[in-house]
Amino acid sequence: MSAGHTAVTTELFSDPSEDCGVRDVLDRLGDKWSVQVLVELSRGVRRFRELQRAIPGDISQRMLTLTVRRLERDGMVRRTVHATVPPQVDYELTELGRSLAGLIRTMSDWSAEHHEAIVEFRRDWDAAHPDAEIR
Amino acid sequence: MSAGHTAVTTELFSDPSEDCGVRDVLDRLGDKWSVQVLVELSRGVRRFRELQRAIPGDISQRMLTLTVRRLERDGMVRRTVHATVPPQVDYELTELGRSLAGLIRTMSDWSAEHHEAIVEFRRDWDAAHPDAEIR
DNA sequence: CCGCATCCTGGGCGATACTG
DNA sequence: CAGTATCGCCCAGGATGCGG
Repeated sequence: MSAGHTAVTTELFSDPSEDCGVRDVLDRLGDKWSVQVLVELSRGVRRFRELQRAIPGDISQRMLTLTVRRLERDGMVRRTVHATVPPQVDYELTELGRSLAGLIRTMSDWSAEHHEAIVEFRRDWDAAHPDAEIR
Repeated sequence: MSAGHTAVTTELFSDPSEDCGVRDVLDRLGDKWSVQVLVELSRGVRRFRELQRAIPGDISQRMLTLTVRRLERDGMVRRTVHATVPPQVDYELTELGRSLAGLIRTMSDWSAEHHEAIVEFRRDWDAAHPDAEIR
């Protein structure tokens, strides 16, 4: 993010069949919990239950496990198991994960700036299309 | 909070219960076709069939309609119906849509820069976890 | 405390057929 | 051409219960 050498892609996607891997990133970021987990971990190291309690919206154990496992597989999160009783597992962002958190921050800023406009557009559209199943 | 950790993070989301509307954006960008539609429209005005043919992956009429309708509702796309026979409908990005395309560009650049690392992490993880159903 | 196994439901998505 | 209508599949994700 900080390095200033990125002049590879002139067009958005030079090859239509090649999406540079944005899909991989969006498939992760697009799911229900990954962003919240990344945001919470950007605040510091967290244990499993800490994560679960900190995340708004009542994430189930199953989904937290899946989410954090996939993030680990993608190299965004490091998982550390302490051989204690009872067991303790710490989660923290990797360098790559912090970089992704930076991207999320960028997206968050964009959203904050345009969210109101979006909501307004939606309201107008819904008013102009009384019965639509678009949701 | 953990001490000794670099405080680069300026609080991603000040209020945990407030996600600034990133969810709205990610719910759209996270679906299967929106990004590709936005990218194609960032190249210029397109008609319905043009869009369908230009997008790789064989998008169905139904999904193209749904995708483009939702983008219109969110104020990203302007839809213009010409009263001709046969009917002709043009789609183009709004100012807001172009702004979003810019964000997608940012995400695309990030992905291009880190995709290889991600793929490598996945390969290593999969190797270290021979039998896992995480995918 | 930290998970995994299992069952179940809702909605995203595709295929197909029909209309103006 | 540019949609609408219907059906059916698949899978993300919730609930629950067990195990180390």
